[in-house]
Amino acid sequence: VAYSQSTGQKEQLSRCLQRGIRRVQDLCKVLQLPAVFEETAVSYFQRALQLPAFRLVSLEKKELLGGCCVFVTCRQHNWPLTMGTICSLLYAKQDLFASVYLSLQKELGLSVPALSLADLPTANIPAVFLEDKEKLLARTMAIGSVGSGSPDKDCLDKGSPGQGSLGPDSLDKDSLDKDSPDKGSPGQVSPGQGSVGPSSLDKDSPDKGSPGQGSVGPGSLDKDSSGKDSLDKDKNSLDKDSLDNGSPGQGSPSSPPGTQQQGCPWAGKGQRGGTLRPLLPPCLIHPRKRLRPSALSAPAVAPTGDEPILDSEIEQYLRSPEEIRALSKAKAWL
Amino acid sequence: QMKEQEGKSTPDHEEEEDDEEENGEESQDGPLLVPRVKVAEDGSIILDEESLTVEVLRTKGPCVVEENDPIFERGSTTTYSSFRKSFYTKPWSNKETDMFFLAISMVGTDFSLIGRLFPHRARAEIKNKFKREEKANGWRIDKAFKEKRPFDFEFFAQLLEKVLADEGKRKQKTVKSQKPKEKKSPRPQKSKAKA
Amino acid sequence: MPLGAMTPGIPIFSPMMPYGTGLTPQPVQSTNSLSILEEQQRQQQQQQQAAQQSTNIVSTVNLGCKLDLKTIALRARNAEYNPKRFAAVIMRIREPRTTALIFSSGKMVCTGAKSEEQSRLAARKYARVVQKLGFPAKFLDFKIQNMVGSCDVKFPIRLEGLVLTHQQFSSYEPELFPGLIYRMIKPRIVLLIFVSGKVVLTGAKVRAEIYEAFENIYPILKGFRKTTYTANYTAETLHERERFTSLLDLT
DNA sequence: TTGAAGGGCTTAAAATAGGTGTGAC
DNA sequence: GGTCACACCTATTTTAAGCCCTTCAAC
Repeated sequence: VAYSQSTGQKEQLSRCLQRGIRRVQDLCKVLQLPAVFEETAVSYFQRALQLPAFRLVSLEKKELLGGCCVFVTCRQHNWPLTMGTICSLLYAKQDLFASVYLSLQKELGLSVPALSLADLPTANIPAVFLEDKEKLLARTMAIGSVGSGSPDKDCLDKGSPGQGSLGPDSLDKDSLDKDSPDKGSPGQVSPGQGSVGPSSLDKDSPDKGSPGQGSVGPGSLDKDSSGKDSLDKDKNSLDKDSLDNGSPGQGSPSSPPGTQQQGCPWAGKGQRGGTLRPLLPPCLIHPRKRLRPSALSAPAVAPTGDEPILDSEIEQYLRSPEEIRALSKAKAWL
Repeated sequence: QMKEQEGKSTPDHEEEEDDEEENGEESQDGPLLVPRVKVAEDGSIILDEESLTVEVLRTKGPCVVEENDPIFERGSTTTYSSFRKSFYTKPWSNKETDMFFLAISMVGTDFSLIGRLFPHRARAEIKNKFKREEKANGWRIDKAFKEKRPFDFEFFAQLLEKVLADEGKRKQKTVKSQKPKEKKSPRPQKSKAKA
Repeated sequence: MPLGAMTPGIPIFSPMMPYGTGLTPQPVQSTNSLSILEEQQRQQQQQQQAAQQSTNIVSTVNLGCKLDLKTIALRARNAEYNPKRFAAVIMRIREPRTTALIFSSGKMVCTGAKSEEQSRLAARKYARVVQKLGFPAKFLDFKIQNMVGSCDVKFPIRLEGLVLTHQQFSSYEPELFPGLIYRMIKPRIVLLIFVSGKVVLTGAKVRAEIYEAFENIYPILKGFRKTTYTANYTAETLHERERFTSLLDLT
């Protein structure tokens, strides 16, 4: 698996097509899909390759395209194949697969029904599916989390627990353990699994095991831990000044300078020392939340686009020669 | 196969890095989490999609995928999101935020440069911080930008180090005893902030 | 089923925006029956309430001269340049709050403005900055390349229903994105429609396209208004099925 | 063991453009 | 094996709402 990028457009179309079709067929075999699926998927693939939008993409995407065709076919037959499964089989990145899938829909103008058993009329659904639907709905209702929305909404809107929860692993875990009586009996059929599994699938998708995911954290400050002790004292005092006076008080949430902390440079220190608080001016004790509403959002007058531009305004963005010199030196240091 | 993939928790950090190549599977095992994507044996479903009618007739064949299907076993821990690229960004404390504004007043809006002032922060984090502050406290951004300060790397580094160190201390202290508050622990700088 | 097929009168529009040009007058003759006037007024109010906001504008302009990005980055404190990451200088100004990408070719992209005028003014300011930095910058071929707008129709929407009846234009994949992606053909605008009733419109070259697209979509969205909660499930669904039986052929 | 909080990613659009990887020949 | 041509990455904005991850405080 895994070509890489490059259009491969030069390659004989027939060859590309053949190879792709073969992949589609293989994929169908691996998934043990009904023969009809294979035909449909292959035809989709052929149609897609006709389009310049796909003929010109990288081989990597062409490969996923095959998977998308199979995936689309399954969906249209309400076959419980999940993106997670397909991605695993193709070793595809979720994002890439998704983009190819969305563009396939866009280009072929396909209509791909949501993978939802609950939305199907009962008439044509096999008994097993029906049972599951009941369970599904019951479960959904029971879980109830839904703040707003009909059951219908739950199944469809959140029906497909996205971003990661569809992983193959999560399927059995939740569906079986939690709700299915058939837990543990391999022979039993649980149609619902691959499909929607409303919110319940969300929680514990075992992503933890995925390689390279999290960890490490920013805890790698190791590098420059230089000594500079001597300067310490001085720096400390400087530090106080610059932080307490220079910035609007200890990361105070939000409040424009205009309204408060105007002429009270001691604000920061005062607030810190709890006992001093009573001595602070009212504007600090009861800072107004609302503040000059207009000041923030541009001039009230709509610009015409032709206003004269003052040099002074532009100059605030320029560095003086000294600053330039200092910066150059500093950059050289870094 | 299976490309590699960075295991960093922070956005790419400028240079420095040459990502090890490894991790790959690390699974291979887990017999328990076999993704059996079972499906109904049979039944026919007919969907009429705008002239695109498909009919499926499944006879009771074997399950689509047996639980021992090697294909699935292979990627048992690989999920739809295994490859998502998301990085965890440590929240900015008030002090660190103050440092952020100080940095802006010193260098302007060059996030790459600011990023270098914050050893533990990548450019992307700086940019996101900037955008976030712009929305929440736009005036502070303006104020910082207007109040130019001479660019003194040494000074900034010292200050930041101290700020981060204090934070780390405070955290530990809080965990151990409850009395805390603002306290400079006896030992000035040196420790690397957050363990 | 053309876009406006089931839409009653889609009169007005009223950008509630300062720069709004009351475009698309559109005569308001429409369906049939009684209190047409009343109904229309009501609709107008509703649509007006769903005030649009232009949220972002992207424009380009050619400064007409080659630029030394390194110099610009060094001399302007509102610039950033990392040739390793991106081949342009990223410059920001505070008023109008925008960001520009300045390429060595002299081409510039200005983003973030809320109106066409703001975008132009901002672009002129960037040009001035570049001039002050010593380059013979001009201001050629200014053009709005993309406009984004957003609004709120104030009622929840049944995206599942919408995607079924407008398949040819929609893509709704809750697994990938919570919004329904609607590609309107005329005007050629892409809309992101959310269950909440919030809508994002993008891809416009001129403001009128955003308005037109909204006028087109509004009646459609009303048709998929999600009536509050439960009991409606059955009724609504059945109703929906009846209406679109031909498409589903499942009943 | 939870949930909340804080941050980030995903989707659409559009212009800009150098560097890189890679199939094809 | 070298050249050619080209997809695609990088970057910027902005809105929508859902999901994901980490961390830490209440139970």
